Amino acid sequence: MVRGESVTADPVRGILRPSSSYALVPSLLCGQAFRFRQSAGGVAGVCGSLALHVASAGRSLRITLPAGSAALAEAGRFLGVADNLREDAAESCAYLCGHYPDSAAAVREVFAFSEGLHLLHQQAVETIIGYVLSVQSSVELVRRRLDALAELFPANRRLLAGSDVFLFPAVAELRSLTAAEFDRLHLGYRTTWLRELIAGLPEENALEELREEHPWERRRFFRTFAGIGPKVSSCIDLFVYGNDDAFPVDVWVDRGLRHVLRFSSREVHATVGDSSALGPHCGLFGEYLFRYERERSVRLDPSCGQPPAKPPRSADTG
DNA sequence: CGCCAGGATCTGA
DNA sequence: TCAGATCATGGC
Repeated sequence: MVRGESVTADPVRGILRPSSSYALVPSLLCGQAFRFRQSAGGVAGVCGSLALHVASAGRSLRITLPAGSAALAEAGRFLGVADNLREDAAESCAYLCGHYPDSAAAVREVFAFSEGLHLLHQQAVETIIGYVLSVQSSVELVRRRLDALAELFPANRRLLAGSDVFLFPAVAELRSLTAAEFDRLHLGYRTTWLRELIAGLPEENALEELREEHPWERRRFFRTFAGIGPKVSSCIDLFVYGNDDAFPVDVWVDRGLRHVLRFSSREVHATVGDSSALGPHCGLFGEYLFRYERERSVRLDPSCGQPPAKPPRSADTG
């Protein structure tokens, strides 16, 4: 919509007031939104057609959008400022402590570690593609892949907080990519997944309509794409459609379930595809567990310690 | 060179 | 149904 001459226009600025305390930096740096990073006293990045810079201002959030951007409300929805995080987290924590009393102390530590960490409401196309490209890849690598994909469309360049960012292309734009461009992305076996996904993905408005479906219907739909298995479909349901009962199990959450809830391999496996044993809002717990386990590994392993052991059976809260 | 990264899929029993 | 092998690529 922005045609060329907006370069001289001013960025859009505003203040958002979250309904409960908002832990800004961790929420955006823990890998929820791949293309966000720390920047100039806050956090900046792109998710889909939304580019924004966020900084804490007391109990409020100071928002900056590129010139010509849509209303501030879109940023508020993305950040989940209206979610009642405190109640949801308390409910999840209480459930888990009640059902796993031997792990209650460890569970409380996980929640305390990420207090104020909201779940983002991410835009569909970039998030779906991001998680398909995340298979057997690091978060940093996924971010670079999404950047490379976005930069194939120079018209989507915007100026944000003094640097260039690229909005993520729409489905219609993605369908114009050539085979040579796909090859140049060096995605390995994920190239086929991406090509077929772009070819078969509904347009943005149809993806929005899936919001009205039951979670299992969405799951059944996305699982029809090659490359979308139980973990990726759970991520889509959690991060795009805001179903905080979805519980993606990756290598970090796998370790976390063993450490914190003392799950066996059998119990971890049973959790994939059926998170009912973890109670309401367990997706929030899952995200906290992901972050907790990942940070814990970094603290334990400054190069002299052992890497996260394959059979992680001993858990010390130290 | 070997192992890991927000797994998914195929295969053989 | 289900553990095990295989799948490309980049980082360290």
